[in-house]
Amino acid sequence: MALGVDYARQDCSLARALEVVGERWTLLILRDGFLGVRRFSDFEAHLDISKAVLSARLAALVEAGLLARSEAAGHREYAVTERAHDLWPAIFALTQWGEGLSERPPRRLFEHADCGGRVAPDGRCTACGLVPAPADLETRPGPGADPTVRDDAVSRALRTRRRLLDPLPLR
Amino acid sequence: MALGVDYARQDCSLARALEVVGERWTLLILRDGFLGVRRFSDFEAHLDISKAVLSARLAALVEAGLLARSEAAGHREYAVTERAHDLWPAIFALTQWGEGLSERPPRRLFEHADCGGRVAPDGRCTACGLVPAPADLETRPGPGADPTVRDDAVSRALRTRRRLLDPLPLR
DNA sequence: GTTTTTGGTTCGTTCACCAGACCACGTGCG
DNA sequence: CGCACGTGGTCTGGTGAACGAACCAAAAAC
Repeated sequence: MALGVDYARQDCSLARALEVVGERWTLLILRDGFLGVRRFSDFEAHLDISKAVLSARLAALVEAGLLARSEAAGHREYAVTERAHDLWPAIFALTQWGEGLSERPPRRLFEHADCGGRVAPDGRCTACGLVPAPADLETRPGPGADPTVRDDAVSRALRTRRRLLDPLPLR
Repeated sequence: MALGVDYARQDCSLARALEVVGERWTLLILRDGFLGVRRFSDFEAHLDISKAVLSARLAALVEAGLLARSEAAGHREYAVTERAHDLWPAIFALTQWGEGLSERPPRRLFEHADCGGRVAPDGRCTACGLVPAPADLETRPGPGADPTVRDDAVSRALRTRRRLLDPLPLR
């Protein structure tokens, strides 16, 4: 969070974590990365984020080792790294808490690919009891999703069932 | 996060969550609440946060139903609500991820009060396998804690073993 | 060889955060 | 009673970050 002034003086791991992922947009960018977004223009279209800020955040996340940049044919790609996988439980927990904020049914469901069980808010598969890694999860829109609010290519691609971390089939 | 412009246009629970707890300082204030901090001046001393921002954050958290304000003898108190308890897994997950950012051993340990087992990064008690609620946790400084960085009353009180949510014995 | 796509940078404005000054209210104390 | 002090703020001016819009360079497409 801009590590403004005082976070550094906290002897606290939460403050350390927030120095890395606490800035505006950072967690949303990483979540999109888990959902399979890879390209600058796709992050931009899906998040409605200013290019300048997106550029800065991507650079910071690469610097922090949470995204890996690669040059593909004609463009760059940013993929979440192995190291970022450890952050998934925190992102998932926060997302599930966000689901609870409204009365609506869940906007997005996560299921354990191996056994098909739904993943509970604590990250555990309700069918087999395990806590699946992000690569073992599939996601699809839940009954509370509202397909009318957004109509970018990423949002459309996410209306089908997708395996986490798999690049989205865009263009 | 100031719900600046575009978070509202996201059909996404993570964005909803960040609208409530994504602003700078908010999660640190809530964590302090779980640790037993209750009074304006104690939050202020422990976090080195500007009074204006602390005032705004406390009001927003009361508004969101995550803190409850009460008038005690000669002062006000802010206690984390039942509703905020649901946020503990997310705070804990982020904290544990922050621990992993450095090579040092953990700065703070969490133990299951009922059975004495250590709580793993996924929130589960390593002894009994349950996921204890915050009220069933005890915390104490870990081997990686650095008692020299801060010397306010809250930091001193947190050097002993404490039950979460219990008000800190200050003054 | 011109246009389009991609991934940016630059610019001026707006807005949040900052430290520090100030303040209203209640309590304690001489 | 009168005044300092503790508590929990608000107000102000300055600074830095985020914003939208415009511009741009390299590479690919046509």
